[in-house]
Amino acid sequence: MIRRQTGMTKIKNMEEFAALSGISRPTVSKYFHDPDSVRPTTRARIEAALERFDYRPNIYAVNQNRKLTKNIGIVVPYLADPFFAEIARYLEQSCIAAGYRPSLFSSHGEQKLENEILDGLQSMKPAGVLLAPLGRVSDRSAIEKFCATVPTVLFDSNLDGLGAAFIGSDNFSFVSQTVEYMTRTGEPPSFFEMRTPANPNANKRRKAYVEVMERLGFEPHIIKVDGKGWAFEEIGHKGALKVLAENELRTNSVLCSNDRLAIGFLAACYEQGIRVGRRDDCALRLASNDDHPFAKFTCPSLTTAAHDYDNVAGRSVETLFELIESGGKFETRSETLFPARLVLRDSA
Amino acid sequence: MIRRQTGMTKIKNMEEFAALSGISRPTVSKYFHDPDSVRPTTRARIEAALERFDYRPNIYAVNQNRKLTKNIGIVVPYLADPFFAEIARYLEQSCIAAGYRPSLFSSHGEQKLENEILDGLQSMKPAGVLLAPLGRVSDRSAIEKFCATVPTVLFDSNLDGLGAAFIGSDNFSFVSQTVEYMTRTGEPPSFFEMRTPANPNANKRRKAYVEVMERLGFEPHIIKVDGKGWAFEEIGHKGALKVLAENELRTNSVLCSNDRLAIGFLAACYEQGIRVGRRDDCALRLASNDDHPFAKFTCPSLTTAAHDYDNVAGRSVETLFELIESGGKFETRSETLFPARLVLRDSA
DNA sequence: CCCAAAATTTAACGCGCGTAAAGTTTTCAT
DNA sequence: ATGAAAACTTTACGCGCGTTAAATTTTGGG
Repeated sequence: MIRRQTGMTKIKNMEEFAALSGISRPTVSKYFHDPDSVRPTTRARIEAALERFDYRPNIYAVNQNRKLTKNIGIVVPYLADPFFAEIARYLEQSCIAAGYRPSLFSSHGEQKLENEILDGLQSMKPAGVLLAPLGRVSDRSAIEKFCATVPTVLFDSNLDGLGAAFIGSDNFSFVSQTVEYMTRTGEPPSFFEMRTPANPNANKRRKAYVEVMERLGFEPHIIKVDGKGWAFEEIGHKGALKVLAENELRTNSVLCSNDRLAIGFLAACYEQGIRVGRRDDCALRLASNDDHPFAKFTCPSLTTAAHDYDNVAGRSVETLFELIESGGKFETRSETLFPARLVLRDSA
Repeated sequence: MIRRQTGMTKIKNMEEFAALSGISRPTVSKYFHDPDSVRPTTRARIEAALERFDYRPNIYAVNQNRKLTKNIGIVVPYLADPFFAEIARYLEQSCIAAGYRPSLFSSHGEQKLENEILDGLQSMKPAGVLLAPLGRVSDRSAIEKFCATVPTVLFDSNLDGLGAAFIGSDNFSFVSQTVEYMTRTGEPPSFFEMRTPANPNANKRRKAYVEVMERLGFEPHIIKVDGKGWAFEEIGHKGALKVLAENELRTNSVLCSNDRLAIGFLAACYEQGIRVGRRDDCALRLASNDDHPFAKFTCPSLTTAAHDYDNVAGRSVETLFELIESGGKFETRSETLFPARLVLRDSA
């Protein structure tokens, strides 16, 4: 329990606090910038005063002069997707641990909002930004301009050449593991995806699917369903109902581009009385990609390829910190991809 | 498409921009404060200059002097819960539409984090804060202190007497509708909940359940499952497995305290081969509360009582704006509750 | 065309803090 | 004890903008 002089002397500024602590203002200023930059005895006196009085530097006055603030922007495309919420959580905490002030933003799937967020971010003079762009929907030139001004690390979705670095998951690793597993233990899967996916990862997954299937000597079979926006479950659900009604499947095996589509697919199967799983009494096997936080609780639980959350998030912040320390520029843009981990559950 | 003088004259401050636009700085300052406060002709000249040059006031310098900023803090207990992500989205957009700058924070279920967020929020001098507190886990005195300094409207979870107002859902309305529906169309439900719920709404729901059951002439039957934290699906899943194994149910009917527990419960039923629904071939009926964004895609889809999202969120921001305009204080603290809407799906 | 009201300009101060320069005190190895 | 390095104090300026007061210009109704 920390004792604080309550009510008494309301400290207005650093001048006052310095006087009360018996240290000159420039030294106090130095202390707040880096507590280790002052002599241990003076540090102790300042911290003693800090316990007696409730003072903290005015962040606006502090940031006014500093060319670069301690702010870090975190932008995700769709926060209502628990996947991004989880990643954002990790990123936030890493930033705080490193002494930065993270600000979280969600583009909510809209280009206009993404642009506005980047716009607002610029006037925050952030030390750096962690950006998971919308992807296909993104305004490439707007992001390019932004990256020219603000040190930016892209994650999750790559936009060729934009940002100082990209950290994400190796989509080929996702799909190759799921396809290989499914073909090894049963029939080769069809690939189930949105016709015009918002996310560039989707395209890479489709290509990987085709490549792996051909390498294994199977004919790829891609099912594209209509729908736009970020209501993937709804799209997957409707699309699956259509696929099931029109009997579009060539085998008893389906690989969804991502877990949220799969959740919709599973709901459709359940409604239609189609039992999904790898057991003998099941009519269909369904696997997917991402390891969505809810994938464990679908019916049946979802066999999927998991992102290496920790490494993607961890490396993203590490890279941003390096970028900041390098003065905001890297000599070459690097792309780091982490492989997936196959998570076997009941659906396939 | 807006033309902008690219690269050319980098405007450093309002002084420079004022000179370039041919208007004096105080007038320009006035314009940025309220575009309607200047003569239409001068407004036009400023806006013409704004299109030619890329200038925006330094937010730190702006906020330094103003006692109150245009910032609004939005704090939710757990952003990885899509329910809060959706509400936060609505709140954010309402704030932006009203000319404020929202900042979103998640306590991630931890008291320490909630306190740190409030701490950081204070130094942001926000015009107001929309706070959905952790509930039982919250540090009441910390929040009390915070509310004394910053105009705060509580939503979702009430803490008696704290904040200038509370806006939430009427838990009695939720439970009475689900219980009445279930008893009317089948056997009276047991109530399934966590032993020590984090959220105060849970307690109100339990009480409402008891009251409604007794009024209808049935004996209440409450099942409490172990587990703490915010991994509700996991807790519901484990708890349900135990309940099913030990045959703790007295009827074929269960009401879950909230949808995330129900999602776990449904997963357990599926694993155990217990068919859930209102059809004759089903062994169990399950209903719940909240209308979680995924409730439509569970297997079977979840019958649940829906929050009046729009009204709760809408009234929350309205109330906050009123509070801000009233100078940060209301004469009396109001509590506004919106009733639920019963959503009939397949699970009950 | 005239005049009062309204809007704008000019000039200047303040906000809270970063930071630099010059002078003073403390520290610590010799 | 001594001297230089390190840390601190004093003084002062600058950051970009809010804001005020007095002087000036513009506006619009009669």
